[in-house]
Amino acid sequence: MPRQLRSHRFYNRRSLSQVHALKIPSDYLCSELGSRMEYDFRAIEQRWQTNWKASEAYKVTEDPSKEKFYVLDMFPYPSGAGLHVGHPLGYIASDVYARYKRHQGFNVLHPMGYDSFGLPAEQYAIQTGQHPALTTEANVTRYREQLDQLGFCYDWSRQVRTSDPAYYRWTQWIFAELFESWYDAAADCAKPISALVEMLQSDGLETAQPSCDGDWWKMLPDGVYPWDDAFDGTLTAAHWNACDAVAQSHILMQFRLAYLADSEVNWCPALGTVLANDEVKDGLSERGGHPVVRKRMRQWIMRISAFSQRLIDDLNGLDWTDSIKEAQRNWIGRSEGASVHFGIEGLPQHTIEVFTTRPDTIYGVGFMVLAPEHELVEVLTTAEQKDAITAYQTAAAQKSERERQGAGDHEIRGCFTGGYAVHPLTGEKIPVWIADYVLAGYGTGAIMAVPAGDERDWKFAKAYDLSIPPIFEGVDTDESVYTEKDIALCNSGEFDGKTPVEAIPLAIAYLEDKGVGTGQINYRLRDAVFSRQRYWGEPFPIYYDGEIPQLIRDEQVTLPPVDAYLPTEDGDPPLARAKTEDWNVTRGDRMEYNTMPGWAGSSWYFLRYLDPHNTEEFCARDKSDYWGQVDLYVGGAEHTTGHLLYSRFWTKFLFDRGWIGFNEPFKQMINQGMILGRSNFVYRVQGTDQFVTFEKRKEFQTQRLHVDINIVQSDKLDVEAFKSWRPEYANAEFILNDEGEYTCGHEVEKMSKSKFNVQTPDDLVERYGADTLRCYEMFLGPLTQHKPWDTQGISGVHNFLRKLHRVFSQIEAGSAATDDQHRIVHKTIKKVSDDLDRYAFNTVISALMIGVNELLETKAQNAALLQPLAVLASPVAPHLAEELWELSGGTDSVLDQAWPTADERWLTADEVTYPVSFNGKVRFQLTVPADLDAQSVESQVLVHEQAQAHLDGKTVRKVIVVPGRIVNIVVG
RNA sequence: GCGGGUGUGGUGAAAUUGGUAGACACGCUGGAUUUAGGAUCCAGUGCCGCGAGGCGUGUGGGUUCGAGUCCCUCCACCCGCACCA
Repeated sequence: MPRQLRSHRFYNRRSLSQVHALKIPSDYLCSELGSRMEYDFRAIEQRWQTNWKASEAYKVTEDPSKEKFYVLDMFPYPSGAGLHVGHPLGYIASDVYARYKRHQGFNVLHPMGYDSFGLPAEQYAIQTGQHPALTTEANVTRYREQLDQLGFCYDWSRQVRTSDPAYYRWTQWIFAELFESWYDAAADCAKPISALVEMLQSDGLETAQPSCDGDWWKMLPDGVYPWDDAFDGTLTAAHWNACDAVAQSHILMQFRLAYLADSEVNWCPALGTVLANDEVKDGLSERGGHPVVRKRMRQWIMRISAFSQRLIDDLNGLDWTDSIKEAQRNWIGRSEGASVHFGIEGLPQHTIEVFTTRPDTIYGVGFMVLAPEHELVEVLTTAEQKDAITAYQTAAAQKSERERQGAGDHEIRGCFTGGYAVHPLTGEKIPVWIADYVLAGYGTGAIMAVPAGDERDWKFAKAYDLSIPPIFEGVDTDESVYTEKDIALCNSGEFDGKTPVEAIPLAIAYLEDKGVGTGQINYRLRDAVFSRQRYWGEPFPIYYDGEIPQLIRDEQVTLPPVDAYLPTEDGDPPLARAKTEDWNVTRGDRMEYNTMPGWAGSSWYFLRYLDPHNTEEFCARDKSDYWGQVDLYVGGAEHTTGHLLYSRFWTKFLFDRGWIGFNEPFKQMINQGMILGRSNFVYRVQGTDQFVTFEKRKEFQTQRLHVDINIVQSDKLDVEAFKSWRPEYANAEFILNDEGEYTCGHEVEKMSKSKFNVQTPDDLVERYGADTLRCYEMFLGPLTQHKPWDTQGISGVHNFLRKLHRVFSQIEAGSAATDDQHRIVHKTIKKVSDDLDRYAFNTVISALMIGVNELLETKAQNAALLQPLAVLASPVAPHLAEELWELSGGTDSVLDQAWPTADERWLTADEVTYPVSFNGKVRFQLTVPADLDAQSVESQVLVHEQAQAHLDGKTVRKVIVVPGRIVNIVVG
């Protein structure tokens, strides 16, 4: 064959007609492509995909006669780059499992959609002026093509897109319902706000226990309420009834589950928007890695903190990995302790409230530390310290979160306020400091510092020469800190002689008794900021009368067109650019200009799939009652902590309000590992056009450069292709190895365009077919593990499918099946079923390979014998399975054929071969009838001539026969 | 620092309850066939050794007739959280 044709075939095998055009001898074609006996994957895949589409093979409806099974993929954000081979891994696994469940007779719901609001489309819009909806549309089309060619069994009639107004209408509805709800902490349940209003009218806050900020009345704008400065939050019915409508709406705002508040937010100047805590990593934005600073802004906020305890407790019933559950617990961050009030010297009207997990150490308080932003800093600071404190505060405020956290190196910084607190038990004066190590966002933003028992307090005391009251028996805390809880306390009044473990409950009771503290449980989980200053997100169904937000419930608010996707000159969000006539709805003084965050639409999409076309409700109750929870959720483990937290929160809310009948969204979850790319490198001799082979690179000063993996085969560079790859390499010269080849270096890294190691599924489907790619991705290794992509291995899997096809092509009418062949088939049925049940997809492929190899060896030709194999192959290779089903005389589609069961009769062999070991070392094999009892096996083994040889001159101390497994003889 | 996880051939890996470690593939070596091969078929392939045999699942120890698997010690790497009171 001419060289030109070979390379042509390698890079993209084309259709028959194109090959004809290159004048190939016809006998060559027969062996390669033409014969009926060959596995023509292109024809097969195209044919069955067309059939499935025509018969709506994957459309499902509620069917009470069948048990349901809901298999869900984490829906993708349709990015411009398209899919690489790593993306479909989870989709293939869930598809395999969905098909398996369908064969088992379940009514399987397996939907797909797009998380189509988001930053990249908006960034692109800012650069090009193109509306994000257009970019999104193009990307969705591309994704769909790529997904379709892999033969997934999605019911596309249920597709959702978060940016579709028909979808986000219901995201807006859920927001509206959250706005119209409060959390009854007494009943541990979300309830309609009207119920709270009734309680306020009759009893004020005496009976109602709404979850809210501890100082909720301090958030109210000045002067709207009918009480004076001494008001301490005890709202009576008289108070409430005396309020006018404006005051009442301000008060209710403090209790709503979606509420508007001024709060410190993570502001990212580069992105021009606020971010949720889980969108910030190490003080940088997760997307883009831009610096994040604290800023006070009026924002919509979700009261997720009200659900903290339930979000922890309900993890117990979920079949998720420990690490994901642990990440959830970690994020919620529950800690038990006490809240303690310290007086302030000379200011009897103020107290400093602190949270501590170690109330037992209260006699060891050496000083107090407040966060620099703490509201009492101002009143505590003395005239002499004023300048120092102000300077410190300013410096702290100007630092980014990243600098503030010291990016890991915890430098000791602080400043004395000049003020003193009063110890609630001893009445002693305690100096009050401010420091970065006390965080405004956790607890009360203030701590009682016990240097003897806390590492940071101790270091701080040492750095600023503060007193370290000794409170542990026999420990010199001047020398080192003692953080264990196993030693007796001293100098601690009533707790003397007790260990901290014993003293903690006593201390809480004692503080409560003295009226200076209470037992308290604290959570790290903050309420979630729900406003984004972006264009490409859900608009709020909100307008403003003055400062009072009002819901729009009778009409959907859709995204208005804008002239640019940037903030206004006044710094308002992009929606402020929309002119009145651009909005489909305008009310009041102005519309809400913020949009919802990315997680809004993705927090409930799994519910919309259940009833995707409903225009009356987000999801009809009878639909959600039938389909229920997601039985199996498959997706990556990266970036899921927030998604899971928010989805669980919304699910619990919808459950509390009675719209769905379950309070956790995802029963079981599997996290697929990442597929890593294998990059190749060339070595340029510095300052030249010479490239040296991997073996000789050490002899030169070289520069390592990524090279496109498509022009490298088995680490050997196609040097001609390299020259034409990029213009700057046109004159490249090569220093080859001793075999006259150029070897590339390699490394396993994340797949990325810039590393030229991206393998797209498209190329592989073109060359080997979808079934091969599906099987290969499953064969690569355990689903949950990270693994490097290696294209070379794919030929083995492709060969397997060809052999599988060959077995079925050799079916002869009238040929009989042997016992051995039955054993092969049933052994395979058992292994494949067991492995699918435990999601061991890689060994499913191995088992099928073994079965096919053995059947080929034994020349199996009986159709009835082979038919179950077509069903076994159906989850992993659905196109080929249809073809095989047909070849073996099956009618209809293979999709709904019952999963075969392994017959015990064929799983037990007549004979058993025992490995016989001496002191644990296997020396020979002995085959005996399978039903021979252990005693007889032992005697047969001992008289065996080989055994005699090994026993020569030694004593048999013990013989262990493990029936069906092994014989071990202990000799001495 | 805390939490979770992983260490097995040249490579991806298998061994589900403690029972022949390396299945199944890739790669490699040799052979057959072929005008040709990146096609197909056959054989071999953990390491050392001609062989008998010895050694071998990150390290060191323990339990056991028997340990990749159970217990303890240490090491390395990956992921998550991290000044959380």
